Amino acid sequence: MTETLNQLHVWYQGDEWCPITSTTTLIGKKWHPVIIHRLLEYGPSGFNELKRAVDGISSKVLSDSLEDLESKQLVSREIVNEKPVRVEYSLTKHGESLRPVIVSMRDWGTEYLAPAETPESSVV
Amino acid sequence: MTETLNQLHVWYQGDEWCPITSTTTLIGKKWHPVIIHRLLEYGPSGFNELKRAVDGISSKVLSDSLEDLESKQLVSREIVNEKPVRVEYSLTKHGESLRPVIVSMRDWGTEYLAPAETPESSVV
DNA sequence: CTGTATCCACAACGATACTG
DNA sequence: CAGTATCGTTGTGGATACAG
Repeated sequence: MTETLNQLHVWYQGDEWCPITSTTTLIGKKWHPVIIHRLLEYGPSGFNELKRAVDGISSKVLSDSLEDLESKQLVSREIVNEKPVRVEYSLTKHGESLRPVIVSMRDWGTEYLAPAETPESSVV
Repeated sequence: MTETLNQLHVWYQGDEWCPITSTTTLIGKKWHPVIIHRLLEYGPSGFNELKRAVDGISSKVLSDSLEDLESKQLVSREIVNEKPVRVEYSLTKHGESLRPVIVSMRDWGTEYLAPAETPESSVV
């Protein structure tokens, strides 16, 4: 069996464990998929770098989201000692493993939800 | 280009359109993926059938969710004239097209989030 | 059987301002 | 640069009761 996320497999529907509910509990918050996608495509990024990339998110919500993702072991946070201080966010191995999920979401959106004019569509 | 969902491709991040945000806006509510998965795997179902299958959901929330999915053209609702009255919910073509997304969520959950004991895990 | 009507609780999101 | 502190608004879900 593959290794599972530590202590994070506790989501049930009623009595029974459900893989889909488990997944949405982890990445079902508004900005999570977009943040993960950015980290998948561009690699480790700093806070403001992410904030610029994830268009429209506020500092607070980005901070909250990253904290949540870190607590779920999908993202890791490393403080780089430069000046000024840099903090680098990157995907953990488990975070990386989400690639098929995020990609399928992106592809479906691209195929079925694209605006008619199709301008410079940005996938963050 | 593939046909897109009518008037439903309006989700942007800030200025720019984002496929992932668009997708999560459609299926990002708590029970949506589970409901869609059930319809994908078992085909058209009645209200109480769904309620039993989606363990833990209340009548109100199921009703709300189905209404939302219908408004987004992912689920269709048909009244079957029997007695007592039956209502049948099924996926539209667009709803069906979500299969890769839902399946990837299920598979990821199964691989990385399964309980250690792995009892009778139900994917609805 | 298939819902609706209320009403409540709380989580999530967001704007703004401020800090080391 | 990388956040935190506040505070308010809205969204989402859930419990319970009732109805055609």
